[in-house]
Amino acid sequence: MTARSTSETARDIPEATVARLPVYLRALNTLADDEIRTCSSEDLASAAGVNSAKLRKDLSYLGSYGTRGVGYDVDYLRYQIAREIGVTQDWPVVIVGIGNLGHALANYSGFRSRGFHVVALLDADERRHGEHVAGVLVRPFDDLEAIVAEQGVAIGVIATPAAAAQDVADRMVACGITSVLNFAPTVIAVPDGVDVRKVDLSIELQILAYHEQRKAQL
Amino acid sequence: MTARSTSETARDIPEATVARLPVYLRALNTLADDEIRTCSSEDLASAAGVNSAKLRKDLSYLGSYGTRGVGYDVDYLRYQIAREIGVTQDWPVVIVGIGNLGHALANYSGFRSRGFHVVALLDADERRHGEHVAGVLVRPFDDLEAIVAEQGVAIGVIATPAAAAQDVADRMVACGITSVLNFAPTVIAVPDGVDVRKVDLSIELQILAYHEQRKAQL
DNA sequence: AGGAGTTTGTGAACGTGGGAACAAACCGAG
DNA sequence: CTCGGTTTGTTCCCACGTTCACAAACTCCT
Ligand SMILES: NC(=O)c1ccc[n+]([C@@H]2O[C@H](COP(=O)([O-])OP(=O)(O)OC[C@H]3O[C@@H](n4cnc5c(N)ncnc54)[C@H](O)[C@@H]3O)[C@@H](O)[C@H]2O)c1
Ligand SMILES: NC(=O)c1ccc[n+]([C@@H]2O[C@H](COP(=O)([O-])OP(=O)(O)OC[C@H]3O[C@@H](n4cnc5c(N)ncnc54)[C@H](O)[C@@H]3O)[C@@H](O)[C@H]2O)c1
Repeated sequence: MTARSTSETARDIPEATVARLPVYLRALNTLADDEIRTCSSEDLASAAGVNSAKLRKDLSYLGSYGTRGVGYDVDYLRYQIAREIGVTQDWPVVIVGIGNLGHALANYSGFRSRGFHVVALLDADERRHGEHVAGVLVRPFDDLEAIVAEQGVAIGVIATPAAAAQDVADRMVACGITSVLNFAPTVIAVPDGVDVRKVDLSIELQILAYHEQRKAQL
Repeated sequence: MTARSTSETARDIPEATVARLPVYLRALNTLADDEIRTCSSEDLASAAGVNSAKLRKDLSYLGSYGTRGVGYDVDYLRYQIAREIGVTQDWPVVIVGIGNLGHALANYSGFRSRGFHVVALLDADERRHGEHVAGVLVRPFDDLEAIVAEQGVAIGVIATPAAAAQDVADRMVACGITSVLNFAPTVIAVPDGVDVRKVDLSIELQILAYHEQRKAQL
């Protein structure tokens, strides 16, 4: 968050920009599938659903990868964004809590195609052990430490009930995981240096409900 | 977005605050379960994982519901937030695309307990029709218009593949849905007056990957 | 009743993000 | 080579969001 060490090429990309880079990458992939080689900031911005000035400013944090009067080379820009995000490599991920949601996540093919692969599915309920989901074995939660150590896992996904989420997060952090994606509807506390992102269906619906109510009041 | 009509009590709550109100509500529910009657902004803020000054400012947009020197009455504040968000009433919701994710969503009990209930599950694949998920029948996508009209549905959830998402959204909007929650990894375009929120697992993971990569560079 | 202690509600300072607008840079035609 | 047309990269400014800090308001004890 603060002082950059000796500042090699270490650019500091705003958080809001980081959150949009994956959207640009996806839009570029779609363009590439349609065999489009070059695009203007206007083209890409409308494909990504943002303002073109914002798009250009976002890209300018990565470097100067466009050509004035021409636009951006789709493949080249695609690679640059992928490299900046860090998805030119493949990240191993563990999923904990293989219930309704955990099954859906394990079956999700979009994982692998976007730079991630599931190395383990863990659950505390022994009745679930031994099952295979999308070709991956469901194993005891207590195998966590061994798997993380062996496979060098840095990213963990929590899909357990809310009551278990903090305990699961603590165990993850203790064995070296430094990024957590939490689907349980609860706030989890982690030490500095660990990133947590949450996905909360109910919150999204409640935000929609708020605006819906406002619309109805007119 | 602009001029408030005649401004009765029409407060204008900042978007960032709206997004946090559901988190406060959840924290208050947890406190109420523990039979805590009163809490300070500090207590509630730490339960919600935010700064206490931010919490107080957020709550001040709703009105002045605390007592100086004392704090907030848990039940009273809970009701006020629920009313402001609009979850004192029950919102009917349709889910389109009953595959892996759609099944998980349909089975999700957190829906009903938070002010929403699933009135219909729709899928274009006729092999899925007739199945019951969590007690609700899976019906043809073409039933959308009839269901929305009959039940007065305002909120739709899209859990189809990306390729179908825009078409589904168009159909939803055409028959009167004005709030959409989109799980498909694609940008969907809607007319003014319709709200869209997206939930995108891959984007969340890519944001984590970015920060993970930065950590590794030190 | 008064004073000490507590906690809210908010004004003001600060930081981050968004968008218009434009100079700089490039292409292609003549 | 020059000129007109195009599109990027960036500057400047405004709006929004966050945090500090403190007066106002309340409770409780003496
Ligand atoms: N199903 C959905 O669509 C949905 C949507 C939004 C949020 N969520 C949230 O996601 C989480 C999972 O939802 P679900 O519907 O899959 O629930 P579920 O009950 O079907 O699955 C939870 C799984 O976690 C396992 N588990 C429990 N405690 C554990 C522990 N300490 N360690 C390891 N595993 C443990 C259980 O054995 C079970 O298999 C919940 O917090 C839920 O609120 C679910
Ligand atoms: N599974 C996950 O955990 C996960 C995670 C993140 C995002 N997603 C996204 O959510 C969406 C659904 O994922 P999934 O794994 O459930 O896929 P899925 O293929 O299992 O299910 C998709 C369902 O949508 C139906 N469908 C297709 N076209 C339709 C149309 N025009 N109208 C109505 N229904 C239609 C299909 O018949 C199928 O039942 C995808 O866009 C996926 O990228 C899934």
